[in-house]
Amino acid sequence: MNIALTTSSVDPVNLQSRRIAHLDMDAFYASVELLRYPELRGLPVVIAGRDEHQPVIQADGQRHFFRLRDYAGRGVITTATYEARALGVHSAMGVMKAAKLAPDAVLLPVDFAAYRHYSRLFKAAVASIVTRIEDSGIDEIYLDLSDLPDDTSVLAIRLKQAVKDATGLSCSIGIAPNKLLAKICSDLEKPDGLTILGLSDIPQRIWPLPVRKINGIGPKAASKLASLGITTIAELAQTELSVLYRHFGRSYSIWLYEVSRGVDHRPVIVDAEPKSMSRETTFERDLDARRDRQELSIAFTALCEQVADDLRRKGYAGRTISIKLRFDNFQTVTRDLSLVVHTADPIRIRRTAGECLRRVSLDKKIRLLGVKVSGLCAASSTPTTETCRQRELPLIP
DNA sequence: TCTGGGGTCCTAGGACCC
DNA sequence: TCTGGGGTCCTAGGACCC
Repeated sequence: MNIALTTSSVDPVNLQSRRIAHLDMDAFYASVELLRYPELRGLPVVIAGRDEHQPVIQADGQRHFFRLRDYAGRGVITTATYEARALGVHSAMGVMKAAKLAPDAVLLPVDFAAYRHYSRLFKAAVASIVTRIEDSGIDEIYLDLSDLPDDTSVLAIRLKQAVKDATGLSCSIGIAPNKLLAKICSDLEKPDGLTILGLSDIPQRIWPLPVRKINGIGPKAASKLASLGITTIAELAQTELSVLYRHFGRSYSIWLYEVSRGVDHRPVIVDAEPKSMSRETTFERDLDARRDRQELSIAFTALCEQVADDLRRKGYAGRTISIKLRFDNFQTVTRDLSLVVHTADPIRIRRTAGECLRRVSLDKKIRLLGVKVSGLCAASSTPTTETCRQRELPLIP
């Protein structure tokens, strides 16, 4: 285990401040696959695509794995083991590009059911120790440890062990006075890392990092900052707010100014409700609205049925129906329509989505089609619009 | 043979109401 | 016959995250 205690004090997290942990599973999908196929340990392995490329048992009883070079078609890398990352392969990279970098890397299809299973296991293990947990995707959570009496590093080691015992998987934990810093921290000593730091560690540990390490600074903002000569968090922290105002919106400027100084007051949200549910699909080949009308229509209806099914299984209904199209030139358009009453009915969703679709001119070939339902409320006791509106009233601080 | 799928949040203009 | 401002909802698009 890599443990980095970056201050000399016994417990670096100040008593008056919060104590927030970010727990992140290491190369989660790939690690779950390695539990299943331990013979792949130490090899470059990537997870990409669906059903095809399932390992096959050969006549001699040996298991045959597909290689990245066997892949043909659209798709991106979902996860790569650290060995594959060493070859330059990263998640979100096009599979074809990855195949050029690491043609011999083992290719495995995505198995979300398995990952969700292990996700539930590790979250349950953590929940047996800490109650204030915020879900932040399938493989990471935030924890509010402020009210616990335990020593920070003792607690962290206990959490890591509980996750390991429940799943056989390792995770990395960052603990800091807020979510922003905890998130940066959990990434510093990956894999199997533990990093604890306080506000006084910011200049030494945080400022040298590239701005891109800040959760919320993406490729666009980073390149804009780079054009201003700002590449590290230190350089961002040294930039006058008035300079940021000239290049970014008001609220984003203030946010940049604060995060560069390690300021983040967001609470750990324990009971978040979903805001939307959606399904989308990228076609194997770009479809023509006229010539492939039948195929498009079938896919469109299937997406509506899937969203409706998701809503019903999880007990929600929504009143804003949206569609999304991506054309062959990657241009993306959306249309939406709000209903008076909430619905989870596939027919109604299909009809409304169809009305949205009529507002799009379909002169280019279609690459992607998606359907989304938002403005959700709990479907229990078939609520009226009025009861849902009440639920949506803003919280008074 | 570039570029998945499921999300959240923000911005911004116009409608509409008070 | 001009001049508002605040607030909310609707719609479209975009950045960003895992």
